[in-house]
Amino acid sequence: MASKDRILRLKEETRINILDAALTIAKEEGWPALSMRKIADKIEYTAPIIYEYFSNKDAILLELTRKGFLILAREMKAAREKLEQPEQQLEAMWLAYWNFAFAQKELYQIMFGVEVNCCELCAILPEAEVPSILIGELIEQLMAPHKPTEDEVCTKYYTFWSVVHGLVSINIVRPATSDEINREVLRTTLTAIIRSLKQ
Amino acid sequence: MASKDRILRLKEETRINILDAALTIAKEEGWPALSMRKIADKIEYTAPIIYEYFSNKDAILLELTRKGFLILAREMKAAREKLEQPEQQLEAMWLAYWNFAFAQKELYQIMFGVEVNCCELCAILPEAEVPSILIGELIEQLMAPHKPTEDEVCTKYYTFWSVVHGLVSINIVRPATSDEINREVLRTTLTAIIRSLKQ
DNA sequence: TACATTTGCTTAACACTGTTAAATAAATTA
DNA sequence: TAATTTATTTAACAGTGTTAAGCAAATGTA
Repeated sequence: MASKDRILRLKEETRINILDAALTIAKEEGWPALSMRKIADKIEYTAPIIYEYFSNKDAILLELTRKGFLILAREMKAAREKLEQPEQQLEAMWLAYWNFAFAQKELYQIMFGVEVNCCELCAILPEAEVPSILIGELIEQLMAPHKPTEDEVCTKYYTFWSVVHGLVSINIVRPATSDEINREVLRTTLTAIIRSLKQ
Repeated sequence: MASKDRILRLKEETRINILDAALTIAKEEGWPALSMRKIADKIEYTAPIIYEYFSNKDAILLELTRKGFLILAREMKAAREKLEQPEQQLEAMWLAYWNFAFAQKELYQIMFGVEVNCCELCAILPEAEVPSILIGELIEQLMAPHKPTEDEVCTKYYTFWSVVHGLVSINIVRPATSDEINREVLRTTLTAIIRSLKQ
């Protein structure tokens, strides 16, 4: 029956509408203002309907988090493909991370906010590990001559991430700083760490 | 009347009890689980009483934030006094910041969480600027030979902060990483930035 | 076509949240 | 002792996430 397909398509559409509505509300009023009833209002239904598509509010946030990680991974891969040398690839990927954080500020917040527990997240959301894997590959490649242990690669990854995530957090929280200064701090710090990989 | 004093003392005591109860609940169950009724339960009153001491829930969080900044400033100053050379002072102060973040994890979260807006915070809470002032003084001192502009000092401060705050955030969120690795990343990065101040 | 069943959706409700106003009990003052 | 002020609670409102019951429309079956 073709009508079954149509109904399935409509269902999929409202599912997407729910996710879109949630993200839109977050962009307009921030995550704390997000409520099930507001989402329902936006998709022109009542609140209980949402539970036919998502088991609860957290499931909606988790799905958006997943979407975020997929976008981030895509952009980091795209940045990598544009260049040849691993040093430049590594820098470009972190710049892609940086750009994503501000282009998709709300998604970044639920992906890397302080209330987010990374361990739990990775356990239920394998996509959350992709960015670290992408970066890890390149770190390993650049450190190859020194035959680094897994721990050393991990440490270097955290060094990168702490710098970039810290700079991002500060800028989300305190958008006053000029863009030029940010870019300069970011690039000089990244190149410094990249240099440290090779020696 | 001495009884007036006694009553005032009792009032001050319950005020402190409210703050203590709030922090205790946050430590036990996390900030999202904090509610006015839970605080009231802990101090053996009913919820409306709290509004005679604080205008609302945010005022309680703000007061705890203030307490946090006072403690942080005290510890950073103490770290500074123990050493003579500005390079060592600077490193010791960031280590004090680091230690504070984990010793007072809950306070750190409300002080520097992603949902915190630094600009708004500093406007209503002058204490929030003290740590940046303390560090800024030392950066200026170390960069003195180059006669840095205010912007350059600011940029260096952000570089420091992004590294430390990033590393802290990651560790609050993902406590799996070993303490040794953290310390190593922190110290090497700090010394690298400190070196960059002098050249 | 007539009846039965499933589906889609809403209303009502529960337990919780922050917050305020009214009611009441206790202490103090006149 | 009576009046007044103070301390504290109960009740309520509007909001939250979530669930169960009800209803109405669409669908399947005889």
